[in-house]
Amino acid sequence: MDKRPTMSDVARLAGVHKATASRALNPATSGQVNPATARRILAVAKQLGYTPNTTARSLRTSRTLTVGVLIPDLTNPLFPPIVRGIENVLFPRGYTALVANTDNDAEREAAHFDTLLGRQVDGFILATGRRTHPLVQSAHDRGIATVLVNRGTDPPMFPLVTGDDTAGITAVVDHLAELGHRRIAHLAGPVTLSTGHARTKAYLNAVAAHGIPPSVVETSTYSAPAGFDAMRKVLDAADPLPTAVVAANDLIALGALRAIRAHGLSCPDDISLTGFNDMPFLDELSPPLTSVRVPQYELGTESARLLLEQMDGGPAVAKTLTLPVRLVLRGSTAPPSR
Amino acid sequence: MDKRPTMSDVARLAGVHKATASRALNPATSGQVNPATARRILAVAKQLGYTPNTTARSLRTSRTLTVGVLIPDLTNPLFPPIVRGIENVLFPRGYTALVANTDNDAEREAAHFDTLLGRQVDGFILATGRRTHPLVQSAHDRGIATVLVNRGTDPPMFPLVTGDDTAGITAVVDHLAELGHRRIAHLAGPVTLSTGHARTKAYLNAVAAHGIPPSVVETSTYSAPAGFDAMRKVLDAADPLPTAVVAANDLIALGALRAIRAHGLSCPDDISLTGFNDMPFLDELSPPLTSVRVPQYELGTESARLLLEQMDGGPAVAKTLTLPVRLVLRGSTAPPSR
DNA sequence: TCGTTGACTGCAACCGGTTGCATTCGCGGC
DNA sequence: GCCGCGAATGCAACCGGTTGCAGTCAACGA
Repeated sequence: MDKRPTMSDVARLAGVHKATASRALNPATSGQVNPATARRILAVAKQLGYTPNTTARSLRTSRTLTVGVLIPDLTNPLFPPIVRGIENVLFPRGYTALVANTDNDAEREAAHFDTLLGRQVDGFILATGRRTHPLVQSAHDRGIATVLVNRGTDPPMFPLVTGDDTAGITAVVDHLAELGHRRIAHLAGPVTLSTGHARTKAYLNAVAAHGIPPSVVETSTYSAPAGFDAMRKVLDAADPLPTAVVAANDLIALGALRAIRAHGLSCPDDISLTGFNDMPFLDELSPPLTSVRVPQYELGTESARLLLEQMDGGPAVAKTLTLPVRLVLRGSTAPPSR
Repeated sequence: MDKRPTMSDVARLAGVHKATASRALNPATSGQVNPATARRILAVAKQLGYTPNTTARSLRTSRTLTVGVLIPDLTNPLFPPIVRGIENVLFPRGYTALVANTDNDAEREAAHFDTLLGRQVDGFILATGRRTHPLVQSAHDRGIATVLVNRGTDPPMFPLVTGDDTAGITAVVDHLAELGHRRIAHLAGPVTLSTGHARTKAYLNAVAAHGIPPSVVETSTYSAPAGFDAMRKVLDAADPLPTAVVAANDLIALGALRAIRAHGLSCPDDISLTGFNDMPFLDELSPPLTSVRVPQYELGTESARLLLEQMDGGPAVAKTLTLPVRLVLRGSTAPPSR
């Protein structure tokens, strides 16, 4: 009601100077004060329901115990697990995550970045996966601890945590080739995004290894409508049609599935289809979608851990941590019928 | 690199006192300074790349321009749209949301609440929908602006924004009754949660209106596994089996669907099934799930607006804002076969 | 006995802004 | 020509902690 008790209040009631109270209340310095005094101060604090004012502390220490997390879009099912992973590692260490959605828009991204800078975040986790060079450069110039998720930068400046896109796509193509497919198309993600680029490259290498001619259609965004459009292009143009389609992610695969049906074809009877990311509930689709499971939660926890290392004073080594992915076979892939 | 320039730096270079710089830089008080002086100060500020230190400002003004958002679990597809709605309203007003996941755990919830209090948030949006009475009471006692989403408290203390659960469930039951169903079971959400309670009550009223005997199995959580277990209970115990099942939300419906199949039955041929919330991709299920669309994004925007009202000094009127829902018919409901 | 040491505590500056009040100054009115 | 007034700016306290330094005091060794 009135106001929250301050440290001075506690000190006064305990009959000590506020400096002593400060030391007693801070576990790192409580060894400096007489145990009996400390006990008394703690008792008063508890009785008053005292909680320290983080703002004041931050002003003096210039550490806010906050980190900025930039992601494209929380409603994309890929990101919530990452965010939870981050939070679950940071919270026990006293950090709070400030999550901002960029919608893959450079302006929004810059606005959020500046806001977060103004809030004196101690570090950044950038999971936007887009050409974040200006931001990354800016973070680097200011010496702000930063970790990247999914996409690195060309002269590497900060640690990167990523799923093994190459291994995932290779496993998918191998699987399809083993089933007997010889015409395998790829619905690529936007090449402006790191994952789009990496997966396309992996696809090209993998089909080449099997002596299969490449066939790539790029989508405008990682979304179902974009997948629908791209798939329609394939269906309209290709002759003969591919017997299998490797989508760059699950949403694109969903859109492709709709297009396949709209074209009077069936999956997997006419065309096998694979996704990427293994987002929730793919099991329940008809047919259940074969996909590549990316350990999203672990991407979050590992990136948070790397960030903590840096904020604890470790150097910003631009190492890359690649987490293994796993091919999840389901009903959307089958041997070619013709 | 070195350090960020402070307001004193700006003032020194502009040849004024930092108080003048402060007034010039703050749009609300810039009228107090000579336009020419102000221009000069702004020029210096821009040249230096000055950005105000939010922490220092907050300490003095005791407003942090942050709000705490408590939700159960970000990976539940219900919440990301709500959070985005909140952010999209708050960000243009300069506010940043601190999102915390409680996992429906009282201890975690309290821990996050205290942390956020320590961070001096200016307000709370509580979307936990659980018995948050202690937190709500605490917020009320301290006079902190608060808005509830989904669940109110018994002596109403704060505004509440909610979807129209009653109308949604009623529409579902009406629809099933119209199709000719006379044995309609309900897989209820946990009664400890407001939505579970409200939807069960709505179900009971609705079936009574149709002269249909009620049949309720409560689930332990709003999850697919819990839905699976509950549905199995229904399948094992009920004789004759229900011809339609109203699940309290989509996840429960998904679990129920698995149980129905595991029992050798088919949906909707043997049993019609409905969900609630209309989470993404229900369209793609087999069969596509009939559900009730809740305007989640709008729940977020409206709650944020109500919170802004309070933080702008408005009274904390405990009004309830009920947003309309819409029944979305899909393939999982059909007339009973027998 | 006295100086030394170490444990404990107090003092006061400091972090970077904001803001009530005082001061200065120019100008118009009487 | 003097007074009063308002605009513009400076001064300094303040927000609530943290921390280097200094002071106090008792125990200990020589």
